[in-house]
Amino acid sequence: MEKIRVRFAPSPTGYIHVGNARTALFNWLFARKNRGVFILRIEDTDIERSAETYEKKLIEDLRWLGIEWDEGPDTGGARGPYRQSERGDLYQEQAQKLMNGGKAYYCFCSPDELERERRDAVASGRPAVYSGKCRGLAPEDARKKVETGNPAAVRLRTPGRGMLTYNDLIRGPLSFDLALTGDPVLIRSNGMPAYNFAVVVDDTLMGITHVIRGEDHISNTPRQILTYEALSFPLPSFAHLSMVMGPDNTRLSKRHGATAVDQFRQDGILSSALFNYLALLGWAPPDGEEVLDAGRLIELFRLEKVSRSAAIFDYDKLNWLNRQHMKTIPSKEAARAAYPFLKEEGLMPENMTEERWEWLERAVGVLIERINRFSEIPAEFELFSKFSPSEMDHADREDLKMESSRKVLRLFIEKTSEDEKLDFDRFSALTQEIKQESGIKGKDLYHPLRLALTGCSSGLDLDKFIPLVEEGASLHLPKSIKSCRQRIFETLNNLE
RNA sequence: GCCCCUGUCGUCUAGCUUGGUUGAGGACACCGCCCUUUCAAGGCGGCAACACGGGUUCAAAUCCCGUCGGGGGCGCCA
Repeated sequence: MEKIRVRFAPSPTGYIHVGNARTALFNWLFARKNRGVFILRIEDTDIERSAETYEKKLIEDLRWLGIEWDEGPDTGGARGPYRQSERGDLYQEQAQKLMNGGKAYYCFCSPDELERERRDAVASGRPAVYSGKCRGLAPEDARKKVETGNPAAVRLRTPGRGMLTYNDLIRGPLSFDLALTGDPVLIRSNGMPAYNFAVVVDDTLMGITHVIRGEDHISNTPRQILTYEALSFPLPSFAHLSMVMGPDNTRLSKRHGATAVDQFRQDGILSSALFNYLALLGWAPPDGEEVLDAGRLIELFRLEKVSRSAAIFDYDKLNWLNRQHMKTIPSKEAARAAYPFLKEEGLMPENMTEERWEWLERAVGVLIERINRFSEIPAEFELFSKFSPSEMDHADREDLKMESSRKVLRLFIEKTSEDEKLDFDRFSALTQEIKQESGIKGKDLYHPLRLALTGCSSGLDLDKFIPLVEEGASLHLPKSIKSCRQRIFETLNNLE
């Protein structure tokens, strides 16, 4: 059987949007699933909107997401070049072929003129289709006109009537009335190929067997099929993915919040989670398991099972998936992922010793189950780094002012010394002693301790909190962590 | 305006091809309970949908027609 070849062909006009990333992902999954080839092609024929920095960014974001291509602008390959801007000759050559065969013709209509025709058509209720005004021009006359410097586009001569049907891998048979498909521009008057022509030439020359792209290309497809036929190129299979929408059911855009892959990265979303989420947007595995890594996704993926209707991007579910993925990553990796966010906030130092890493690893390990994404870690980290009894909640403060509370805290101070480092066993022993001596137990015993230690009535389990604080205190972090004894001491003083 | 795609819980979806196994299943979110002397996590449970109207049929979420809703396209943008 012929080897499957698919491509992702973005135009480098900005940062990569999750909708496009999803298209890339489905292509990639399909390629890997079928042991085929995945190609990255840059569609930069619109000179005004393309920029080199965008291409670099695009490549970086795609790689971060975990999508690797077998052939592309930076990796090379046998069917290159992989930038449309470097393939000009190829388009000219194919266009010339069509001109020679009388299947294409020069069009001298100005954009203004065409725009006027279009408006008139819509106003009078007719379909907005190119009139075919220039298709009757004698080729010799047209050539002369071009040679004397008249700007001309090249258009494909289409039948203008009849029906065209093709079978979409996701949607089944799709039919179009060719009377509504005007003669498309192949080469623009500035010499650059038009999108609809460039894709056909590129996809054929690159040996693409399956064109998997967004639903917004459905109505381009008949035009492209006509072009394939005019060129006597074999037809690939087509599959059109539905769109990704925002919560208000309009096309996902900036005003919906984060939409660029890079924004999710900066927010501390794991690439494996975004990858997983995107795959689940419009596709579901057979047995309903949802937390999946790339390998499992490849195993289960089936293009025919992709949903036909548009899907709304659900930030809640992404967060949930991110939590699931955070749980599975090794603690070293979690610490590494959290570190930049903490450093940014001045909570971790530039230079990290072995000891600090080891501590961070444990700290992140307990904080990670309280957050959705790594950008939230500095706020949780305040449990350690921030301690100001004076800012305590009023009700909590009243609780501490009770005589029994004070007694607990005073006993704690009496029984510990400045230079002693507590571990949890020692802490437990201490609380037992306090209990014996004071007769205070249960909530009356633990609640004041928690308040005095954390400044807050809720938070980490004390058995996790205490050793981390005690060891963190000797780490000399930019924002120093206070020891348990110091915390209780300060709380007591602040009560007066 | 014209053409095309699409319509199952608030959201992502399973089921639809091959009508009865569906009192329509799962997941996120939400609510409740349990666990926990806190919070979160976790466990258990609950709320919640076949857009509407006609057919066909003994039987329709599943097949047909129409209406309505949503989306896309009609570019010398991609």
